[in-house]
Amino acid sequence: MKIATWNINSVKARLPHLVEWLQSSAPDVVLLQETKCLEEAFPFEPLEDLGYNISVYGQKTYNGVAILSKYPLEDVTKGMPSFSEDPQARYIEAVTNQVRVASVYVPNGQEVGSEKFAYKMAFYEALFKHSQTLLTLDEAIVLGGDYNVAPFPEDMHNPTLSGTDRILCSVQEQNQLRRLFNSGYQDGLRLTHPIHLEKSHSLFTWWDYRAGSFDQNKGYRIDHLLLSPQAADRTLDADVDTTPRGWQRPSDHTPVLVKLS
DNA sequence: ATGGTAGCAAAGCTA
Repeated sequence: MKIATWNINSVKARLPHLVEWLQSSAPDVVLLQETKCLEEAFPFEPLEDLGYNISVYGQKTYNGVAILSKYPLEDVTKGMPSFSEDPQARYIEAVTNQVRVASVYVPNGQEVGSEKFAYKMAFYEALFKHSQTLLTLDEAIVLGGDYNVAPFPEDMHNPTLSGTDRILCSVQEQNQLRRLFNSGYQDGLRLTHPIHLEKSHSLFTWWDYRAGSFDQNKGYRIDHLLLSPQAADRTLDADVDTTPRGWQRPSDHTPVLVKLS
């Protein structure tokens, strides 16, 4: 069972890439972020034609998350129960083929100490609370998404930023994401790509559009797949697919995948 | 501190 997460930066602008990638990679489940449209504007048909069932939690212009699955989507939840006051569409959860999956779009935070940063921290507090409730279910769970945090120095092209006050790299943000890892969720990619085995091959998932970041591989690993123990036990493989980032008019993020037995 | 790019939507905001 192949499960992917991908921030596509507008499902309408990226529909050709999404279709191309679904056909070439044939994932069973895809967790999308930044769909950037209302549910009624979501391009259901071309994706359903490829055999996917779809659940969408959208809003106009910003954010928006969705789940595509070759299996039926059951028990769909839109918005985090622990953050019900959130007006932004950043979380959707469902059960599919007996795996509980969620598509998570953590706020960017803009700048450490800003109002948007406080919102990011509040989102992480709510996510931690909800993630702990989910652990008590003793299920295979995959929480995939754009976490907007590079958790360790190895996850940045410039590791001197780690633990500074730079957005995506700050101590506060790293502590929030590491807390999820330390509470029982495994970092899916690191199960098959432990840091001590990484050499020249980087596992970045996001490169800024500006200043030729991708060509120089000046990226960050900020998209993650968090696995419950029951999901981690079934992990056969995990990887980043950098191919779509090299296409014409790409998303600034690229897909991350896990394969479960 | 600024500017570099992209998407949405129609000027500026978000990233």
